[in-house]
Amino acid sequence: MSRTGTRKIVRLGREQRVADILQAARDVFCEKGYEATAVSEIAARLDIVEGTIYKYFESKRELLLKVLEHWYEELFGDYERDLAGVAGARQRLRLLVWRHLRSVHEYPLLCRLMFREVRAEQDYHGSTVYAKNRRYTQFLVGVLKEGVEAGEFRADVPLALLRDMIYGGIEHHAWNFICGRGELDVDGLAEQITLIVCNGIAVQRPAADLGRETQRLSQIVDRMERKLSPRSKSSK
Amino acid sequence: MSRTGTRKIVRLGREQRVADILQAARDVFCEKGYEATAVSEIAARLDIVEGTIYKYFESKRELLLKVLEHWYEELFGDYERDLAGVAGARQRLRLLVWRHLRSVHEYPLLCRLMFREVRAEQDYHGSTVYAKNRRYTQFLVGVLKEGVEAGEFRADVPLALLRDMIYGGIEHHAWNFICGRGELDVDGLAEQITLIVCNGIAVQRPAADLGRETQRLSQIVDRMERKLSPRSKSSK
DNA sequence: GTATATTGGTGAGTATAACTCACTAAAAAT
DNA sequence: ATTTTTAGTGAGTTATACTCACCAATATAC
Repeated sequence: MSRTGTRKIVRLGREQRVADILQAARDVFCEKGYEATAVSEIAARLDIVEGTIYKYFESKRELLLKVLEHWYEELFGDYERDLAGVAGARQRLRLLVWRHLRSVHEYPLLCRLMFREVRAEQDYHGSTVYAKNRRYTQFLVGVLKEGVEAGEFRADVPLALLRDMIYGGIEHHAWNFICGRGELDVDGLAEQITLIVCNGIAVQRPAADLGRETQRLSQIVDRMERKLSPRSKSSK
Repeated sequence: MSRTGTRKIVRLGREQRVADILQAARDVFCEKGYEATAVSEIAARLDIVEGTIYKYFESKRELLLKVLEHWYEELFGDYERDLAGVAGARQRLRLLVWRHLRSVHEYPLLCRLMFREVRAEQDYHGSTVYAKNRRYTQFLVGVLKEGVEAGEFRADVPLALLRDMIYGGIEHHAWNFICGRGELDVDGLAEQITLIVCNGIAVQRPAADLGRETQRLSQIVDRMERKLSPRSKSSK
């Protein structure tokens, strides 16, 4: 409450001030959402004036993008390390799905900003956040590609579409949780998504056809058996 | 250009005026996006004043929601009719995916409004557009359910997740097109999505094994049959 | 045909928030 | 001690969603 009366003006170095603004902005953006955030409130939390923020950031929007950039940097840390410990395309796929879900579970508010405010705007395409996000999703495409090369996955699947179905599906499914309604079953979902993606939902038709063939064979065998041993009345 | 000098004031009935405003709003929202649209511009196109719009709509946002509501009404028309002509869960699924993609292809700007401005906001949940959207996606869930009951689809798949992967996937994949970059291959995508959803991406190991075993059985039976009835040359 | 009620439409406001800029003062360089 | 650099200020400007007291065209009552 140092806004009353004469305030002590604190002068910080550029780096420190920028870091402080980013942190305060992240807090307020998460609490109120982008639109509902007033730049003046970010300033108030740091006990500075609105104009100071515009000394370091061109616009409210640039500030948002920088906040998200910093967050992405945090996320990348141990992706490669985690992946290195898991073998088999299917298991590696599940790990990535699981990690993504876990990030959503841990940072729903930042995800909301990313999905809602950043990714949907014109200026996203070509931004630094865009580049970082591509790098992030490339992990998944890489794993899928490995799977194809190893013969675990079909080669005729368009990987970009698959990527979109996974990330888009998670986003859609998690939206309620992100908006503060309901829970998010990270483990269960990771399992189910992996299952759907790998095995599909169709009852195995070829197997069913094989079933018919087996039936045909059984009937023939039965007929043959009856001919060979007319005394027995064996039937199914 | 009737904004200069003395204007002829045109008085319309409530219904007509509301319809006109909705149409003009739809145009401007599509052209400029929601944020960038000034209510005064919508008014200008109808040669009326801003306040008139607020006589019929409480806020800019309500206007947006009403615009989208009307659009949804247009879309519903022949969904049931189209579906009635197609049999088999898989084909019906593909039809719905295809129809959805076609809507995106035809109305990218309205989709953009729906995805970006409407669905992501707090007030969406519980709105009329929300209800209409649920009704829309229920077609898909219904088809999936039919497929499960008919034994075409596995029964252990969470349908809501599947629905989200399909709609979320399409949305993600179409986003570039929606933003005016690149094309959208409606037919190809419908085919591929149906394929992934139904068959997954894993190479069918179990089926292959059964196939080999059945083949072995077939050969034995054929050999035995030839021994029993040496005159006939029946074989597959 | 005139008076009255109803309602479509106006335009001058208000409020808020992003962004600007001329300026001040603290620190650093000379 | 003087000059230069730069962190920070606060009073603007602008844009736009939204309000409201009032006006006027049409329908209704007499």
